[in-house]
Amino acid sequence: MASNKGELTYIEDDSKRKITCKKRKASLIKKVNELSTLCGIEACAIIFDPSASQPEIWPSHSEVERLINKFMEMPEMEQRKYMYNQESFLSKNFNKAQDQLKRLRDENKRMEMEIFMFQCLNIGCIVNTANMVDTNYLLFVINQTLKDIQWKQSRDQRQHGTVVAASKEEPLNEEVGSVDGPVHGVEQTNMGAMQIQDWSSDSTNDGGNMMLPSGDNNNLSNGFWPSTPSFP
Amino acid sequence: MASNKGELTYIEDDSKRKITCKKRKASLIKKVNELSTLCGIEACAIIFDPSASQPEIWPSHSEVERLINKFMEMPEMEQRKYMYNQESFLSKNFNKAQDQLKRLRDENKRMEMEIFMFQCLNIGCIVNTANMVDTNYLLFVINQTLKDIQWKQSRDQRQHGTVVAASKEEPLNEEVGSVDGPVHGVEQTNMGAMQIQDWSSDSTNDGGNMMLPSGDNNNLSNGFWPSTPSFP
DNA sequence: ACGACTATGCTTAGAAA
DNA sequence: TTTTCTAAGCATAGTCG
Repeated sequence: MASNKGELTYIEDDSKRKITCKKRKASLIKKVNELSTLCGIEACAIIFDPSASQPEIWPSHSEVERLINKFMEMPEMEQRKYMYNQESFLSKNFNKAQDQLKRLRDENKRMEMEIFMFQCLNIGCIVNTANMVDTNYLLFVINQTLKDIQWKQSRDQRQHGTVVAASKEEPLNEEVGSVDGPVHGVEQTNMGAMQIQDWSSDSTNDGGNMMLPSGDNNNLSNGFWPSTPSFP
Repeated sequence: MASNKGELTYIEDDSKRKITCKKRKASLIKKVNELSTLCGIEACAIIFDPSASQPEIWPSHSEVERLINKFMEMPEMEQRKYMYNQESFLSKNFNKAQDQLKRLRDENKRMEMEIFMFQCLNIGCIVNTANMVDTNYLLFVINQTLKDIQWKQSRDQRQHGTVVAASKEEPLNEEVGSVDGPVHGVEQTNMGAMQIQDWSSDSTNDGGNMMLPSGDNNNLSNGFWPSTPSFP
């Protein structure tokens, strides 16, 4: 009985196929889990079941996204390179376009991260960070933002001789998209201080902390946050 | 013996782990293949083996990319929604940011597609389109580009009373990034007419042709292509 | 490092509840 | 529909060349 007795073709019978599908999906994911833990391998799976509205993913949506990013950046259009003739008269334009695509991807990533941070502010803390998002990059963005705030603070001090701190009554700047929009200093959220949990025990980021700037402020539980981060 | 006798922990011994890894990776991919064929399911796997430079993927790089695109569009930040409190004072900004991220993603996709088209122009035809890229979207972009060309042609006709056709001696506009740069009409590539193969037999695009504009020109083997597509 | 072999037990198709 | 059970087949850790 077990497995498919030699045959390996599409199962026509609907209910049979559904049952088989369910069983096999479960055991497949189990296998992925085993491989991952036994061999210390990063792996993910995406399974599109037509009968299910959502695709089945493993181990989690965010981890899948993280691995997808890793995957997308790694082979850097491997299958395209062989199509691309270096001698082509299009090479110059093509290289430019590729560079621009890279910038677009980076921008995209940054934006995803900023939105994620927005939600953290909304909730008040980051939970289960290790599995939620590229933690190194998140910290990098956070540090960048903090530096930006510090710079703007000192600039305001130079200009007005005092730190401009927005009260929670001050209306938020609604122009999310403007890079050059005014930033009203720093606001302490009333929804709880921002915290990063389980950061030190995170060992999934194989790149070490190379992405972390040599900044002096890695303790981020100070609750400071820009009231209007700029989304260019 | 078989499998791990109860234990499910990281295998410390290097050679043992490597062997186990190799065997399990193979059978895992076999399982994915079985699930895919038996149940007619779209599935892909990405396995990052630290000892291998390239990640192991199934069934192919391009198919993985296709499913990734499908995945990225489908759940539309599902795990984020539950974190997001509609009543939040950030809701307005947050919605804007989300919209902008969506636009950024679309833009990203369009750019990937345009680069893909560039390569098609370079090679002269699209091979194996069904598995290379979101064919519906590709056709959509192609049609958009064609319409743009037609509009610019008629504009030039209105302005100069004649169609400006670039000869292949005319130097290409190197400013890829400019949206407003001059477009020198239409050029028939000397590298072979653009062709789409196996389009009619493609049944993997479950969305039907809803993305296709009701354009009147779906026959795209006319060899026309913009000499300078604009990459904004 | 790699392939072949093997005993063990995990997986699974089908049936029955 | 889902759960449970079971026989048969597969996967696989370990071993040997």
